[in-house]
Amino acid sequence: MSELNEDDLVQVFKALGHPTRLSIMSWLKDPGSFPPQEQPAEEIGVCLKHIQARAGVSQSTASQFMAILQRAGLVTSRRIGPWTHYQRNDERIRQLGSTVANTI
Amino acid sequence: MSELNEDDLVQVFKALGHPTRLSIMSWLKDPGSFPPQEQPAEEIGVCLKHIQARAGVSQSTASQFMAILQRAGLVTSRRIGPWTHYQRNDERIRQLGSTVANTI
DNA sequence: TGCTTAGATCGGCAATCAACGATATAACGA
DNA sequence: TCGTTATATCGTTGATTGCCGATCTAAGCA
Repeated sequence: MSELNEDDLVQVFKALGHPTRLSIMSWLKDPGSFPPQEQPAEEIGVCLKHIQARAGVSQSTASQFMAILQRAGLVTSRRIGPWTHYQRNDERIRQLGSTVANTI
Repeated sequence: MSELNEDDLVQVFKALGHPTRLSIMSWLKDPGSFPPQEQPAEEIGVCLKHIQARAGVSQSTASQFMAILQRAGLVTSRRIGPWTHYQRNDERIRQLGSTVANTI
């Protein structure tokens, strides 16, 4: 299995080194726990509005949080109509786990 | 195996979200690669001076880096005479790996 | 073509972090 | 006791991050 290089790792750790962003990653494990939305969250991800509401931050802060997680490769985004849906990147998280276990 | 709670995780990720501190964790996997010292590095850890020299930072910065890693539980320290020796906390790092894989 | 809604980006301010030199403490040897 | 060496802590400055409101862009609908 491929692993993350040092620069990528630092970026990932910075992204996760924030309590709200870390919580968001957990929340996204259960997309069904968010309020209903036009598109099925289980399949295409959770829209920003719902993440913002649960995090209790402003719209701009929520958007920036998700951009940081995305740049770190921890989530993917899919835009459908006016909504941007976010989903965990489980493959990347598995890589992170194995990198931590083997390389750190 | 016991896992880390969210607050501990955030502290660990903050500690590792810095390129030099992340490198130090790798360096400590091979204590024998450091210059010789009075006490055997393989057994009791690497003294701060050697870590400072390899990192290329000031003495105070090196000391603070190691304090941050230690507060995060990633290294342990042992003082013998005038030297403080630092060692990886492999048990903690294993916990981190499994927490990332199972919980994040 | 306007409204309205979702989201991204910009600009700014406060808080935190990074890094250093200076100083303090602790151990040891002359 | 007095240097000397290793390390920790303090105080400061510049850089980065966190977070917001305001603004911009894109989509969808009247």
